[in-house]
Amino acid sequence: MTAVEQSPLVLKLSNFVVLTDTELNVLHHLHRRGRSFVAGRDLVQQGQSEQAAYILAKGWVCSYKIQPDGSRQIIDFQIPGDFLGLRSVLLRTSDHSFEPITDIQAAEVPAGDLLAAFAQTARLATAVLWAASRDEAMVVEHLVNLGRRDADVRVAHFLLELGARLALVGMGSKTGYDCPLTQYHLADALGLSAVHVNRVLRQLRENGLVTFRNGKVMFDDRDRLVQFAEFDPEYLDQTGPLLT
Amino acid sequence: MTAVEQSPLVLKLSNFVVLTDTELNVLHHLHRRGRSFVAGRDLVQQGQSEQAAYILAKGWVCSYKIQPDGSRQIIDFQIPGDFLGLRSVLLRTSDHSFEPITDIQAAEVPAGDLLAAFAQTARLATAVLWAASRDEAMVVEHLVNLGRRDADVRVAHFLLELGARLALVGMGSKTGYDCPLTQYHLADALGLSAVHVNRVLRQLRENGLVTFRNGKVMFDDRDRLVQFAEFDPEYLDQTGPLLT
DNA sequence: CGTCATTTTGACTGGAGTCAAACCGGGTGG
DNA sequence: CCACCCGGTTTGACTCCAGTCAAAATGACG
Repeated sequence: MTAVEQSPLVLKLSNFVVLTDTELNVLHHLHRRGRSFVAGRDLVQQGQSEQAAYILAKGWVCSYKIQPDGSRQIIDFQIPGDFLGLRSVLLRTSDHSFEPITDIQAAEVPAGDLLAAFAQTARLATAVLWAASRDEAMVVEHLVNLGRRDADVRVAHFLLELGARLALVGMGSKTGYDCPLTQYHLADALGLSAVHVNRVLRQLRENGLVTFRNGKVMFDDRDRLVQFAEFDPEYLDQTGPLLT
Repeated sequence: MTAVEQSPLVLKLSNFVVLTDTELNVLHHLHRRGRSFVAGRDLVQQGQSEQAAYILAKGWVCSYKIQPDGSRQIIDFQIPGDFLGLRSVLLRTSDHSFEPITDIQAAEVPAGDLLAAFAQTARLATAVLWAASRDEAMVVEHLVNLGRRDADVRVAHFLLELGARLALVGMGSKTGYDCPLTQYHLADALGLSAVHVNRVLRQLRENGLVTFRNGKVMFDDRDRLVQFAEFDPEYLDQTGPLLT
């Protein structure tokens, strides 16, 4: 019926839970307060505590921490359908910053609205918590990536994970996806230097595994790439008790 | 009155929230089902889903993931007062394994009991969620550690963080703490080889910063160590809306 | 056409891994 | 009581992955 059903969040949650009209209405209500932000200017400053979360509708964001020496570690990327600052709202803490990578559109969700929505439909609360738990599993996987994988496998794994996430909201397929990240973004996320990221990308490309170029990621040989990256999407699948 | 007040969990939560008799009673109730496990044998296998969480009362545990190539990445260490598998209970997923590092004692908390306790006192639920959010902040900091710090700073930072956590449950001070970890544990947690961990520890010791030996960690010059490690305990402080 | 961000490439360096061998302390069994 | 073993620690020699520095190439944009 309405455009809500096209919203990335609805698409994403639909992978876990069958949403009824009630929940769709509540979600529609949450999307009420649309806002826009331009690329580059931080959304929430490190350390600051916010009383509202955002549901990302369009564009890409990253969350990161700056080190005293000026280097940056990207914790995670947010793509359409993801929450921004959900934890800050629920738990009144925000220990990192958000930077829009592209111009973005997001729905602002005051803490009160969110809690009210959860109170209205427990199923929605469950679905959102699942999404949050998946985000956390991704942070853990990211940690494993940094701690125990070489640069080439690390990059490959990252590109596959991103593809899987995008596919959930209809923005990617088995063959590839659009990706506005620069090689600096990859470097900051993967704990590598931009120069080395470039070398690794070249190597992956020349080996016919994956091509990262002109804002597009193309899986040239996805099966071999999955094998090379030791990519096991289990931690993303979340086929929980599928509420019907 | 009872021994509950000595429980590490109570000690820890007391840092965030003033607990009333009601909450102390509920906590006491949760501690009812004491169980013991021996060092080395896994508590929960990777991938398995559990219907109970544990409150660690005595001993140390680590949570980790094994890579296809056999190497291991330790996600986090659990010390007395920490929950084990809290997320698995709330969200029905468990994507990593737990290994007792020492013999341990823990209280088994069935999912139902936990949810009932939360329903009884929202303040307790809030306190526990705070603790969980702190754990998550630590995982994020761990990620930054792996991604952006050299081995020496990484090790120093880790030892300081551990000390701060132990201090919260009365098991450590500004001068040092007892620590049953081997250098292999440090290596698996910090994404280093055991050999290199050893070299770094020697260097830190010879520089008069910190000594890791015979199951003890001694801060030889804590101020300089804090500075060297760029350790900012803000993410641990969690001085939230201090419910009274 | 110039500017700026981003990508690409090369040469060199250094931090951390690997391999290998001692060493040490505490159990344990002959 | 001593020899042995075993997990953990320590040290050295060598290798190599990834960082740094520097410069050129590319490309979007005003």
